[in-house]
Amino acid sequence: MPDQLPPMAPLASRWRKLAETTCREKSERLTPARLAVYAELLACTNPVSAYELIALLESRQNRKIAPLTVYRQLDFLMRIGLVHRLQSTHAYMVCSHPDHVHESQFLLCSACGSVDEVEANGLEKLLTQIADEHGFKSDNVVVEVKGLCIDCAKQEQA
Amino acid sequence: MPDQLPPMAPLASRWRKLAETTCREKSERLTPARLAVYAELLACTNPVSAYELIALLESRQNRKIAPLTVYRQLDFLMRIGLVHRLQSTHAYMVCSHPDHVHESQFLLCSACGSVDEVEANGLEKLLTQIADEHGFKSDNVVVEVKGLCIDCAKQEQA
DNA sequence: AAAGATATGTTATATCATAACTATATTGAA
DNA sequence: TTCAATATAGTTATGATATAACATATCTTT
Repeated sequence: MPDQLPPMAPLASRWRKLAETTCREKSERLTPARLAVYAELLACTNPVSAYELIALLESRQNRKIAPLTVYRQLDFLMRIGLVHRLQSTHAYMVCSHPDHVHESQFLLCSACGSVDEVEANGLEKLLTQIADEHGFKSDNVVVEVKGLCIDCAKQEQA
Repeated sequence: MPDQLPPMAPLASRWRKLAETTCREKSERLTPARLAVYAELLACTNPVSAYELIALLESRQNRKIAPLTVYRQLDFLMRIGLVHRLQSTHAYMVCSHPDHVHESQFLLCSACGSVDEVEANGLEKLLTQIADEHGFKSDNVVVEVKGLCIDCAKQEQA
């Protein structure tokens, strides 16, 4: 266990505004606890598991936090589109372009753990088409590509 | 708990042969325990969780089986390509066209729980292309579409 | 039959997630 | 403004998924 984390620095205004706007639009409440979870995720370079996130929050706030509480806040943040959950790794990350509704596709690097959220319109269209061909009424699509990110791929070559 | 399951009927020869051939090709051992897991999965119409599978096997064989044992057998069956794991539901299912190597895409019905394994070559190509554009060296792709299967979609209309 | 490799069994535990209930805070109507 | 309704957060317990470490058994090769 590292030293206790310092209190979270104020959230960069871009993100704070985004959270506020999103909540206002959807008539949802942006509570301090929810904002804290969002801020903590923003401070993570890579996706983190729920329990890693709990540990970070506990260290930051110097108190115990029940998993359920954080899971609920994560569910909330996902519901309003500020956070994504990776199915393959059970990890959570902030949405990198939450300014518009979108299906997300992820490139997960198995070497450094970084995850790139990409948007590919053609992909959505194609997936819809495939579903249609099977009479399937698509609701939600999970696309997660595992492999090596550009940096790790270069390093491997060397 | 329902009545104890009867011993597993002999595996239809098509599947048995497939398992045998696959193992022979890869110099892997097809043990009775592995075959039993494969047969049990074949008997399931829908994907099952590991623990559901364990319960089925235990009932069938009238003895306790440790989770780890079954997990290892599932890992084996996935490694040789006879079984798939669904990331979204943590469920296991037999591969429906294991005669050739392929990336799989799944259509998961949230109403009846059925899962359709589809192949879409265009999709793989497109995903590779998207990865390439990001300098990402793709290894493995997870595509899982949730929604309503053709039957459940019809029922909903009515 | 012995040696090495592979598979299985046993026990314990790590990791991920939610149920049921209580308490607190916020909102909205009288 | 106070009450009731709703939404959020906290508490305790437990369910669900998966693996670690080590012992035993089985198969393969010699």
